[in-house]
Amino acid sequence: MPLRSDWSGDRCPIARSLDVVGDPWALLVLRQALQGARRYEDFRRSLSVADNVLSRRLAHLVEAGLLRREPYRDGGRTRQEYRLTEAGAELLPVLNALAQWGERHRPHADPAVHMDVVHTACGAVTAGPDRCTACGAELAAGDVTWRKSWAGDTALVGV
Amino acid sequence: MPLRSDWSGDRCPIARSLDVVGDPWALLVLRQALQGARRYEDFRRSLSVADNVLSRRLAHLVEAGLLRREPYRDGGRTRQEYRLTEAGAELLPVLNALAQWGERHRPHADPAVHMDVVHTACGAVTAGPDRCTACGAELAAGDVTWRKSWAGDTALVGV
DNA sequence: ACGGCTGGCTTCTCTGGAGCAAGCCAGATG
DNA sequence: CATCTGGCTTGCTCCAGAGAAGCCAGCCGT
Repeated sequence: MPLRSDWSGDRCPIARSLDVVGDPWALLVLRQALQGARRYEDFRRSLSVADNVLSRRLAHLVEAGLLRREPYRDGGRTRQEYRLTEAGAELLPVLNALAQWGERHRPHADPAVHMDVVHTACGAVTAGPDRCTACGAELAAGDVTWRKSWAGDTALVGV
Repeated sequence: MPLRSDWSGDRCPIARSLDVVGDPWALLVLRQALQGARRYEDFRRSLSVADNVLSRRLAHLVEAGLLRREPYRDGGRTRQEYRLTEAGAELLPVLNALAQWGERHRPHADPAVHMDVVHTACGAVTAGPDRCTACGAELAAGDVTWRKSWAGDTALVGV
């Protein structure tokens, strides 16, 4: 009797996806990874997440193939950083769709607070999660900027 | 010290969305609602979900405005059914994106098991979550059919 | 050389939701 | 009158999240 259901073998692809990313922390970690977070501390600080939760989440996402561990040199030591895999980066449409839905249906208390999905090449705000509604180009992680009214724009990083 | 973080006031719209739907059961309930489930028993049977979990989820989704309770006559009794609101139906791009990602990155053990997102009007399989990649039409819930290799197609219902 | 700092974790306690099973209530049905 | 059915609620156990503390390795200032 597991704590949580296992949908990894479900016939519905939505259920199989949710088995991996049907958890707020998983998607928030991926959101940060798309915005350039790589190191444990990057994630911890930007997400205010408890350490045990973060290390478990990272391990799960690595095991699921959405992130990959890469060693890097920190002075005399070898540490690990977490980079998006292609599978991880291709969750961008899911995150964009959530962002666009949230902007529309869960507005912030302060009406000046917004985040737009911008197609970097043409500079237009797009309402489509995977394709620019202005110029029609397909949107991969490297082509998108999240424009935030409360902070600098963030150009997303691909694999 | 809540059990789970509260992102309802977060500046990032992704976090605000996840505050409502960042939970596998919430999205699975909405998936069933799009496929026509309305009554408690519909959800319970199709999701194999525990009763306490289902009743709490339904109550949360009603409170969040993604579902709405409507009375209906069942013989001599008045019962409640759960219908999608516009906000709930507009999560379709999120579910489509998850379905398309799952088809690509979490294939079923049996390679014959697939689910495609079909634009009902033109009959084409679309790779876009919110817009038909074949004819370019925007996809609302009433325009989409989920074609399942293991069962009949399901035409989704709008509000 | 020694104490403190930093990054990346692991371990501890506490609490409440998930999974499961059982119970409950009202109307229909036999 | 008894059973069935739909729509829940209640009780149990167990584990994941929240939060705080601890730990280890290397650099850093004195």
